[in-house]
Amino acid sequence: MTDAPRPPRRTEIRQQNEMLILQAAEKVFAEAGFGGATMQLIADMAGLPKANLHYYFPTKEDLYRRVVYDIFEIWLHAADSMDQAPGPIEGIGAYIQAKMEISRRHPNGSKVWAFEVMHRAPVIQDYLETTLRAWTTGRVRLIERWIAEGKMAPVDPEHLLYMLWATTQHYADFGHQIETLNAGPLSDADWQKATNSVKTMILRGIGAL
Amino acid sequence: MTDAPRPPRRTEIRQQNEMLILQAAEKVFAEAGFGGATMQLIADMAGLPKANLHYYFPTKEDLYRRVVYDIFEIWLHAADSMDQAPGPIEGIGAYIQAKMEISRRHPNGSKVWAFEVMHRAPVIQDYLETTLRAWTTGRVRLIERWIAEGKMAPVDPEHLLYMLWATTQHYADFGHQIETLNAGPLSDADWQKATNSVKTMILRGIGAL
DNA sequence: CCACAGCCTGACCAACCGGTCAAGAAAATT
DNA sequence: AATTTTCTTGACCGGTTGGTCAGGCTGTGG
Repeated sequence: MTDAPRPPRRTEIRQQNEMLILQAAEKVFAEAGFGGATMQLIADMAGLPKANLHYYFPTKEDLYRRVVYDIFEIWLHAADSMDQAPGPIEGIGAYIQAKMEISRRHPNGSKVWAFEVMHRAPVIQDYLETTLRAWTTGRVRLIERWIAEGKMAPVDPEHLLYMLWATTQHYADFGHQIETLNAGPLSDADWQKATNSVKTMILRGIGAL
Repeated sequence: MTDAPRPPRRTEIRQQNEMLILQAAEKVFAEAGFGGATMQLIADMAGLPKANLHYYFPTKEDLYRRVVYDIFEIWLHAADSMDQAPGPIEGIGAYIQAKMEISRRHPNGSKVWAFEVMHRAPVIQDYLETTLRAWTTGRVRLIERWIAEGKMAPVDPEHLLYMLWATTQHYADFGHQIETLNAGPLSDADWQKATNSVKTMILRGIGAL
């Protein structure tokens, strides 16, 4: 039955090296974009010879694709916190919390995503049209239900989602600008303050407080 | 007296060609980033031979720098609408309005700015530390005054500014994602709706409504 | 011990990049 | 009309890029 064209066994070596490469690639792609990134730089950062990269990822585009897909997975999982919440205070509050934590821990991933979308999404256009659209319409219905139940003001659900994405991802994508204005990296307390500010302003903005 | 190193006279030809090049460059830099953009592509889009670009802009970096500076100017002028306002409803409302219009009319400029900041601002770092910081502290004081006068809730002024930037620029930087979810470009009515949504949510979020 | 699949890599290549330059065309100035 | 400045451009160059490949290395199962 398993006569597929030789599925390469997932050896430990393979797994570890792929991870090394993907981590380095995420950083380089985030800092230089697809066109500005070079396989040599990724190789150096991963501590491997360039030819080794092409052994695991045949082309630069294959590598980039994997990085973008991995990020997309993280985005989607963050949405779970929004479901199964009794109302917007818990649901949207938890979603903001989750997305702010992702912005803090995966800033490079967020940047690669931003870069990809600004490029008119050559790699993940189909995902936008299928997975993301389905996700969006689902949450729009959830928000509409909350509105109908009088748990929040009658805001436009789509624009609320855009606002949630924009504000939370801003702390990753424009982290450098924020750090410059802050005269240094954000501390734990700074992140806490940022998260609370976003939560308070948005929850009050939608009339949930 | 005017024995500076030959200030090149602003001929009509020069002015027009520089504009052509800058427009093409803004688009290409926005869509491909600095590293991904090529002088040849910009030249083709401007309808000029590549060597001609180097006549007006000696290096790729010079051209990029000009594009970024021009955008920065637009950003700053948008801030004027915030000053000389009696309170947050007029001031911040007008600022949102102005920034949404910029997002609509200069989406490529916004993307180049985003790209530059994500790159840790190699070109405009000094501007961030001087001009932008000065601008920011000024507006922070303005917001603090409004809070002290009881015209809005005691929100953190810096994070309010980040929210304003994030939400308004999102419609430019992530325009492709929004258009995909919207199943087509935003109409006049769509933009009106978006602007009103952002205004309403933020103004209510800061307790000004 | 062998066999063999997976892993590694220095050397190499065609294509493309930003940038140069010299020679001339077109305008502007006198 | 003469002259000087500005503008235009095809051809070219050194350097870098993504990608290839042959040959060697390594670990594991028999």
